[in-house]
Amino acid sequence: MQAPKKTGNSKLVKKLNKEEVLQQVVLHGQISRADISKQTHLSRPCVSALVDEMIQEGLLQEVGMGDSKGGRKPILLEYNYQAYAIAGAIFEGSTLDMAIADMKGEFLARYRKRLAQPANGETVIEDLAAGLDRLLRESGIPRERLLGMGVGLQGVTQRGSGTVSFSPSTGWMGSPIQQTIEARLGLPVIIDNDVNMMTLGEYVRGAGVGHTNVVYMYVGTGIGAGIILDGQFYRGSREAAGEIGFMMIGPVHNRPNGASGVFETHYSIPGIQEQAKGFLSDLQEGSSVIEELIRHAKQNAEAKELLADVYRHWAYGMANIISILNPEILILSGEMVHVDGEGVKQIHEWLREWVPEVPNLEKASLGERAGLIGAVHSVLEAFPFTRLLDKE
Amino acid sequence: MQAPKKTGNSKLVKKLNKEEVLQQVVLHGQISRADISKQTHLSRPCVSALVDEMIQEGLLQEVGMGDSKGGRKPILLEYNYQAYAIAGAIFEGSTLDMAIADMKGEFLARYRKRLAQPANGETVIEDLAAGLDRLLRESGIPRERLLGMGVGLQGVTQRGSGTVSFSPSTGWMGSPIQQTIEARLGLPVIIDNDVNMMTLGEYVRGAGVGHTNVVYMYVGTGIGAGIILDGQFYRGSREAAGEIGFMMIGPVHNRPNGASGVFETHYSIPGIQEQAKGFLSDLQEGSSVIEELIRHAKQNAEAKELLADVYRHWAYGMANIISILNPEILILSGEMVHVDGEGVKQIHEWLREWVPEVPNLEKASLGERAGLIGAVHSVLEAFPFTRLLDKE
DNA sequence: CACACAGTTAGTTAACATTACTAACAAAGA
DNA sequence: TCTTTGTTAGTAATGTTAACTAACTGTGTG
Repeated sequence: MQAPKKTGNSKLVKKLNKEEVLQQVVLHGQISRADISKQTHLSRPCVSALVDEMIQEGLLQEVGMGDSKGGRKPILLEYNYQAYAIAGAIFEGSTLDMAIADMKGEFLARYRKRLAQPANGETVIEDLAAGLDRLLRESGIPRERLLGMGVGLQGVTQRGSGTVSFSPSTGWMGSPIQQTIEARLGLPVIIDNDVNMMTLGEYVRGAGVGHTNVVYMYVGTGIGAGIILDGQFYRGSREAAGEIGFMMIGPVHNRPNGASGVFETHYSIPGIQEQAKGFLSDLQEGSSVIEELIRHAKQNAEAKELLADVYRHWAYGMANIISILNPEILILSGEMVHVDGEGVKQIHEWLREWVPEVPNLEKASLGERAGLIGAVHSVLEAFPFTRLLDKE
Repeated sequence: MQAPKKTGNSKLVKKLNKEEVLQQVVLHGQISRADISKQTHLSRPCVSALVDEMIQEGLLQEVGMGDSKGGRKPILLEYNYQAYAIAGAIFEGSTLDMAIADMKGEFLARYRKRLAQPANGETVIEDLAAGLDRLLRESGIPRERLLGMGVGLQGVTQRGSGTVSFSPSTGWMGSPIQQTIEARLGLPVIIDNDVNMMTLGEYVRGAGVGHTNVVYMYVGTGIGAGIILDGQFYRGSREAAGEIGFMMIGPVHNRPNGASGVFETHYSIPGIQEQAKGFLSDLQEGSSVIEELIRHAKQNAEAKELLADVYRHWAYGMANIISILNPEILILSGEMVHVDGEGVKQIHEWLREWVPEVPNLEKASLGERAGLIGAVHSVLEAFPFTRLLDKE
C-alpha cells in the first residue's frame, strides 16, 4: 500500500530541497546561490551542491554576473524553461486546437484542424498524433523532451480514471481513453473537461492570477463552473462539482429536457434564444446572442425586459455561489464576456444588495487561448519539478 | 519569511517519520514494531528507534504480547491517549458548556453553567477560567498536560486572526479575544463559530465519518453551513463561506432586515414562525417549531401548505449546494433534525428530480454534543502529533 | 510423549551511506 | 582591509542493509 522508496527517504529531503531551490529561481527569475541560501534556510554549500546537480541535469543555467554588493560578484542562475516542453490540445466544437509550449507555458508552435463530424474516436486519436508530430517538427523539439500532453474537451470526463463518458465532438465514449492515447503517443496524458482547462488557464495566466479562491463561471451551450479553492482545483466527490446549471433558479416546472438543469434550461444561450425567438430569429453564424440581445434591447421593450431578466437570474446564480463559497474573484466567461459595462455594473449592484462579501467580478481575459493554456498547465501541475528531479 | 529550522531539516524528516509511526499506532489501535515497519516503508531498526523515543516521551506504551504468527510473539504498542488532554467550550444561547477530553476525544469531565445576560466580556472569560479549573480538578489532570482549548460560539468569528466581531452571548466584540483568553488561561486557544465546531464534530465522530466532502447544513435562528472539502475545512477568502442564508431562495423583495440573507429571512426558524403566526402563536418555551408545525399540518390545511413550502425551499437550498459542491453527504442539523421520515423522503425525491448526483442525506447524529466534540477536535487538529514531538 | 531441530517472526546491533551543517578558506571586488 | 560569493573539508544526524539474538511453532523421531 505504500510508495516504494529504495534509498530511504533522506533522498526525499534532497528532492524537497531541490524543489525549493528551483522554486526560488523560478520565483526570482535570476538569483545567485548566496541569495537562494538566504531565502531557503539551506546553507550555501548545500545550495551549491544542489544547484550544480541541476545544472548537470539541464534545469538551471548560469547566465552571467550580477552587480557586486561590496564583495565578489554573484553568479546569476536562471531556470532553463526550454529544458522540456509540453503539448496541449483542445476540442472546441468541431475544431482541434493544439499547441506546444515551454515550461513557462509560452507557446512555441500552434496547430489547428477541423475535424469531420460526427467524429470517429479512432481517427481523432490519429489526428491528435499527426498534430503532435507537426508541432514537434515545427518547433524543432525532440520527442524525448516532451513531458506530456493535456487534452481538454467538451463533455463529461472523469479525470481520476482518465475516462470520457460523453463527448460527441471527439467520438470518445466510456473506455479508459487516457491510457489509449498514452499508448498511441508514448506520452503521459491528462484528460479533462474544457471548462476545467479554461479555469486553470485563467487561474495561472489570466484574470485569476494572484487569487486562491476562484470561481470561473461559464455560460454557453450549458452553464458550468470551474472551482479553485485554497489554491486547489475542487472537483467534488464524483467529479460533478461546478455543475451550476442544476441550481434551482428560474421556473422549476416546464423543463422539457430532464437531463438539463433548471438554471441552464432557461438561462444558457439556447435557453435564452428560446425565450427570445419572437425577435431574435435572424441570427447569423458565429455572432453572439448576448450582443444581439443588447442591440435589440435599445429599441425593443420585450428584448430589454428579457435582457434584464437574464442578468438578474445570472446574478442570482452568482449570489448563490458567493454565499456558499465566498470566493475572491468570479470570472465571467463564455457569452458572459459580451455583457457590456452597464450590465456588469447592474449585476454588481444587485450582488452588493444581496450578499455581504461581494468578490471581484471580472471577465475572462485570455479569450479562446484559455483552454490551451490550461491544458498545458495541467501537465505542468501534474509533473511538478519533482518529476524532473527524478531522472535518477 | 521562512520557518527557522536550526538543525537542518534532517530533523524534519525524523519528525515526519515519527508522525507516520504514530499514525499507524492510532490507526490500528494495537500494533507491533514489525508491522509498523511493513506499513510505513521504514526499516525495522528505524521504527524501533523512533518507537523507543516515543515511549520515553510518554506517547506510546507497550501493552503486552500479541499472538505469534509462527515465530516470536510481537510486543504490542498502544497510543497513550491519556498523555495529554484537551478542553472544549461552547457558548449556546446563555449557557456555557465545557468538557475536558483525552486525545481520543473521549470526555473525561463536563461542566455547564448559565451565564448572566446580557453577557459581559470580562466576566465571561473568568467563567471560562473557573470552569476549566473545575474540570481539571474533577478529572484529576494536571494543568501542564493540557494541550489547549477550543471555543465555539454563536456569532461572527475570524479564526485566522482569532477575533470575534459579533457575539451577543459572550459580550466579545472586535479585539483579538483569542490572545486575551490565551493570556488569561496560559493555554493555546482556538476560537471558531459554533456551526463550524459542530461541523467538525459530526465530521470526526458523527454522520460525516468516512466522507471527504461534507456539507453540514444548519437551520436555527439563522441558516448556515459548515463545509469540508477533500478532507479540509473550507472557510472562504474572508471566512464567509457557508453563509448559505444569503442564497437567493424565496421572495427577493420584502426583506425587512437588510443584514439578514434572503433565504434565512423566510426559511430560518424565526422566518417560518413569522409565516406561521396565524396558527402557531401558542409556542411554549423549548419546544420545536418544526415539530409543532408538523403536528398542526395534520389538521390545518394552512399549516400543511406552509410545511410543504418550507421543505421545498430547504430542498432548493440543498440542490444549489449540491450543484456547486457535489458533496458525498449533506448533514441536516438544527431544527431540520425534527423533520419526520415523510419529509426527508419528500425532499430526497425532489432532489433526485432536480440534480444528477444526490448525496447521502443524513440527520446530525451527535445532538448537542456535536459542538463540544468539534471544539475538542479543533485543538487536536491544530496541534497534530507534530507538536507533541517537538518537546525537543 | 519428550525432544531436537528446522523454519519463521520480532527485535536489536553494527557498519555504512546519504545529506546537510559548520568552519575555514579562496576568489573577486569596493 | 573589509565584504560578499562560492568552495572545500570535516562532522553530525538519520536512515539503510546485513547479520545476529530471542522467542515461538510445528514436525519427525526415539
